[in-house]
Order: sequence, then structure tokens, then C-alpha cells
Amino acid sequence: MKSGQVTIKDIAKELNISVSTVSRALAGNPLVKPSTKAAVIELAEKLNYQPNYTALSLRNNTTKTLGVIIPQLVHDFFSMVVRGIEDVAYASGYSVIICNSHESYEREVIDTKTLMNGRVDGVLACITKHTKDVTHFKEFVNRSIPLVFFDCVVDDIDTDKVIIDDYEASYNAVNHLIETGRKHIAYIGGPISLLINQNRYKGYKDALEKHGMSVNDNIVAHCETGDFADGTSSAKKFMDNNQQFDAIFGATDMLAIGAIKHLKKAGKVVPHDISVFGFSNWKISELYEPSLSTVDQPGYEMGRISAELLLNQIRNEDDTFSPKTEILKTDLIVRESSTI
Amino acid sequence: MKSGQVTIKDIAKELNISVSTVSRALAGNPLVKPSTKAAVIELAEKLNYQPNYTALSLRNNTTKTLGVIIPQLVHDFFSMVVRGIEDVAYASGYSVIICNSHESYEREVIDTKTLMNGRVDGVLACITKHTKDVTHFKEFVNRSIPLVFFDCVVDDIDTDKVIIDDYEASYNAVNHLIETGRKHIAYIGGPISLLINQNRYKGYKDALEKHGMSVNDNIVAHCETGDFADGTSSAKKFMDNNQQFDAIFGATDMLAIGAIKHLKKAGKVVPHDISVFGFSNWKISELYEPSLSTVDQPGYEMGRISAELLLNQIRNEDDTFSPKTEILKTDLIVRESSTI
DNA sequence: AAATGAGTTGAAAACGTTTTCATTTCAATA
DNA sequence: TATTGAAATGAAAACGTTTTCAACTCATTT
Repeated sequence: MKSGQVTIKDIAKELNISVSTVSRALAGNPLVKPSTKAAVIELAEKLNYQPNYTALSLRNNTTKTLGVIIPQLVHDFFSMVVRGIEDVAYASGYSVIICNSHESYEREVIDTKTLMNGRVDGVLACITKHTKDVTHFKEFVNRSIPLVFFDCVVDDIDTDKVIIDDYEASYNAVNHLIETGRKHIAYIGGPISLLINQNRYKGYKDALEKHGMSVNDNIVAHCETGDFADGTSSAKKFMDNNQQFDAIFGATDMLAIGAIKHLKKAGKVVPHDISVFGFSNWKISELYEPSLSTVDQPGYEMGRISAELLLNQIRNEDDTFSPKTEILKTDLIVRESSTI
Repeated sequence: MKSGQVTIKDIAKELNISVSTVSRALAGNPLVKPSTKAAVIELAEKLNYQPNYTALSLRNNTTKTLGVIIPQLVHDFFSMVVRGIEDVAYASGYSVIICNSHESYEREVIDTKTLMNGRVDGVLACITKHTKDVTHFKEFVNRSIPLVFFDCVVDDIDTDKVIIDDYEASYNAVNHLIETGRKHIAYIGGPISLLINQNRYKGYKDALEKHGMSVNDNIVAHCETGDFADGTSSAKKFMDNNQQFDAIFGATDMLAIGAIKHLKKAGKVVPHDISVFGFSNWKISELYEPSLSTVDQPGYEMGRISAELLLNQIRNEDDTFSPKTEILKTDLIVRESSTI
């Protein structure tokens, strides 16, 4: 910041009145004489006065800022979440500061520390794929800093959470594959340490069993990163092992497309020979050929609800607060890759 | 923020010493007696003391925070820019607050206001596609708040800028199409009001003219949004008008892929019948089939350099500062879509 | 014993606000 | 004229730090 910023003192001095009066005039306090008020406001506008944000924060013991810790930004789903958060925050006069952990555990720990020193009034967080130890998040609770988890949540921290019904979504997706006549359905998913992947796998498993099928572990892969290359290598592994399958459920669009890449290369036709279903509805799933059937997650709504829960926590502060978990419904988007 | 935060006063009271001494002890000031220092530090750790960020900002008249105004986050290029900014900022003890204007002029104006009240020490900005009036940015200069533009810059504001050599990149791309034997090259670009699009178009034009060709306006389109659908409709328009062309240069990967979509539908084979070249090296350009030739922009480096320029401005403050413009080189990535 | 001075410590101001409490002004009333 | 009280204003404290300046303690020197 530069020295040149106009303060309330400058206005007071110029008009030969006290800072108290200037403050009141600007706040619209009815105690101040109309003529004084007019003079103050006129001068404030002339000098382009802006109240000092830092001073306000200190005085009011509130920063009017929310912190967001998110593992990725280049992701249509997360982008919509952020947008939902921002819309709610802005509407209530809050700003948002985003910390991108870049799916790095170390960065996430740093981010929590950054947000722990009174810079924000509350925190919204989605943990990385690699986060197992969560003591850095517990510190928020210790300091009673309002906290809401969304999407990838921490099970044993007792606070508000907003999640997708991953189980149901994947159950429905697999169900769709079965109902379109597929008998041998492979599963390619992300790190099974994450709750969301456990649920997606469980949905897959239960859908099979509901139809009297059972899981064939030879066509199940839990990958480290859930990235494109993992999809390709998993599909390759299945085929190299001479496994028979007529469908793949990928717990991520990237895994699904990675798998399709290999299938094409191996001379298989999607969906004729093998149906493929993804998860997340990335933009690419619509543009890819064949276009990818997938699960649409309500990202905007997730952001909106998370931010609302957080603002409620912030406003309550003293009252006893009982954590809620909101579970959001998803939609199946059936496209070419599973339309036989 | 909650009431429970431990302050320097609490420590002072508990140890029966003054706040000054506590402050000095924690700052490692050698004036304080080793035993006192040890006691202070021990208690601070025990109470989990964290210095109050807001109080520090007010005292030191510096927020140790940089603001970023960026029109999109779901974009591999912008994501890398942010990453570069963050790396430099964090390394110098700065935090980053990102304002996503979502390509909305109104939002951008709000974002500038948000950052204008002393919340940040400096601002990095990339304007939206629709920004024409830039008075909201001039205010930063008026208040002498350090400002750096990157990628989509404002021509008539005199400050540091970091840009891509769009002209050269597009010249080289079109040159490549010509050298691989293409004679009739169409152009599909984004809003021509933006400097970057003017430069990309100029590169296209000059490359043609260098080889004795001239622009055929019937196969040139300057689109409103530069999005996928624009690419499709432009290609359709060219074909509906019975224009002959054997290549398309799309000034955006999305435009290029949108165009390919239509070409495929119309029975053309890419690249056999028509070569296509994109711009930006989105992840999708690698995954799409045929994979898309494109221009790789050094996003990470752009972010790094921008942040460094900004930090220099912040540190200089008083000295006279002469704005620089850095122009970064790009790389051609030739893939299937232009390999005949 | 007094003076010196190094080693420690504390009081207070400052950053820019808001807000409580006290004071001034001045017209209306007694 | 003296009193009242509403209207308007100002002084000062507070938020949590850092830092300047002043002051204290004690061993050492004269």
C-alpha cells in the first residue's frame, strides 16, 4: 500500500471537525447535522475516500472474507463449486480467497496455516487425493474457526459437510450398463483411500450383486491418481490378461477416456463392443468421440450450499451448533459411449 | 473470528511482563534476556499463539497479499499462470487472492473495487473478452497501487505487461500449414476487439502474404466468444457458402475443435482433406481425435514473470519506475490434425 | 560511595477505524 | 434570568501489533 491513501483524518482536518463526526457522517448516523454530513460526503467523494479494509477488520474483529482450499481449478466441476461459493459470499458482502492445493498434501498443510491467523472468518475445504493425516484441519475446530467440507470430506471431523451421493450415482450408472445388456462390467477408479472412491466402488459392487452378478477382481482397478494415463494402462492390463468384458465403468471422466483410447487402439469399437461410462461431466466428455456417458454432479449447488452453511456458522458463533451433512443428488447423462 | 484467539497480551499477563518484551522475544530481538525469551517462546507454543494477521497488516501498512483478476480458471493455460504466480508469491511470503471475473465485465469492475481498499499490496490482471472501457483499472494507477497486466492487456495504461508473442506464434502456425502444402487457409478467431486476436489475425495475414497469398474474407471469421459452438458455426458457414479451403487456423483450441466437429459431420477427413491448427494447447487438444496441432503458451513462466515484476514494483514504491513489457516466446506443437 | 554504562524492561504512540461517554451549543421553557 | 434538554460534536478507548524513547537494575569502575 502506498502512503497516499485518504483517511478519515484527512477529511476531519480539512473540514476542521473531529474524526468521530466524519465517521458518523459517513455511516449515515442521524446524530450528525445535515449540513455537516453533506460537507463530509462531498469531500469524501471528491478525495475518493475508501475506508481502510485492514482497519475495519481489526476494529470489527471480522474480515468479511471466506477461505477456500481446493485441490484443482482446471476442472469443470470444481470451477462450478467455486462459482456457487462466490455468488453466495458476494451477495452477503464477503470476499473469497482461494488456495489451490494442487493435489499436494504439503501445500494443503501450508494453506491451512495461511488461513489460520485471522485472515478469514471461515474456511471451505476439499481435501486432496493424498491427504490421510488431517490434524491440520482439526486445528480449525480447536480454534473454533468455522469450517465446512465439500466433496472430498474428512470423516472424523465433526463439522458441516456437503457431498455428492457417489454411491447412488455409481449404482445408477452401472445399473444402466446392465439394463442395456452388458454382462461383464469392469471398474476403473481413483485412490480407494478416498471416501468418494469407496462409495463409487460400493455402488458398482451393489449394482452388480443386485442383478445376481459378482465382482471379478481381475477387471477392477483402483488407481493412484485417477488421471488419463491410469485409464489407459488399466484397460491395457485387463486386455493383456485376456479378460473378457463388455463395459467399463470409470469413476472419473479422465479414467474413462483414457480407457477408451486404449480400446480404440486395440481395435475395439465403443460402444458396439464395449460400453463406457464416466463420472463428473467434464466438458471434454461432451466433445470427445464417441461422446461419453457420465454422471453430472451439481457443482454450483454444492458451492452454494456449502457457503450458506459456512455463513450460518459464522453468524451463530456462540450458539451451540450441530453439524449437518448434506447429500446432493446427481444426474445420469447418457451419451454415445453407452448407447448400443 | 472467535473471541478465543491468544494474543501477545495474554502471554504478557501470564508471565507478568510487558507486551513490548513479549513482542521482542517473539521477534528474536537480542535485547531480551535469554531466560525471559525462553519463557515467552515456551508459553507461546503452549498456547498455540499465532500473530494476528490483521493487526500486523495495519501496523506495517502492508498486507503481504497479491490480488489476481483472471477471466477463467477452467483453462489449462490460466491455471499454469496462477501456479506460476503462486510459486513466486509464496516464496516471498506473500499470499494470493484470486478474483475470477468469469469473463464478465461487470464482475471485473466489482473485482477491481474489492481489491482497491487496501486489501492487497498489488494486483495482477488479465482483462475479459468484453472489456473495452478500462477506467476501473486506471484507478489503480491513480492510487499508485502496483499493477501488472498479463496476457490480455490494456494498451493505454502505462504499467508492466507480460504477453505472449501472439503475432509470431500465429505466423509460425500458418507458415507450417503453408509449408505442408496447404493453399487455401481459413481463419476462425475470437473477438477482434482484443489485442491478442488482432495480433493473431495479423500473423495469419502476414504469413499468407509472405507466400504470395492473400486473405479471402469469405473464409475469415471473427467470433464473439471464441467458444466451441462458434468454431462449428463458422466452419458450417464457410462450407454452406461453397468456399474452398484445405486448412483452418483456429485462434483457440476450442474454435479449432468446434470446426473439426463440423468438418467430420460434413464428411471431410482431417487432416487428409483439411488440416487444422489450434492455439493454447488445452489438455483436450492432446486427447481429441485426431489430436490437434496447436501453439503452446508458456503459462507458468508468464505467471512467474508477472509476479516478479509486481513484487519489484511493491518493493520500489518510491523510486521512479519505468514500466516494462515482456514478450514471451511460444512453441508449435504439431500433432495429427496437420500432419498429412 | 558515587558514577558509569551495559543489559533489560516498560510506557506510550502509532496504524485507521468505530463507539462510548462527556461536553458544548443554543433554543425553548419556567 | 436561570434552567432544561435536545441536538451536535469531540475526546478517548479499543482492536493487536511494533517500535521509539525513557527508565530501571546492577555489576564494574573510579
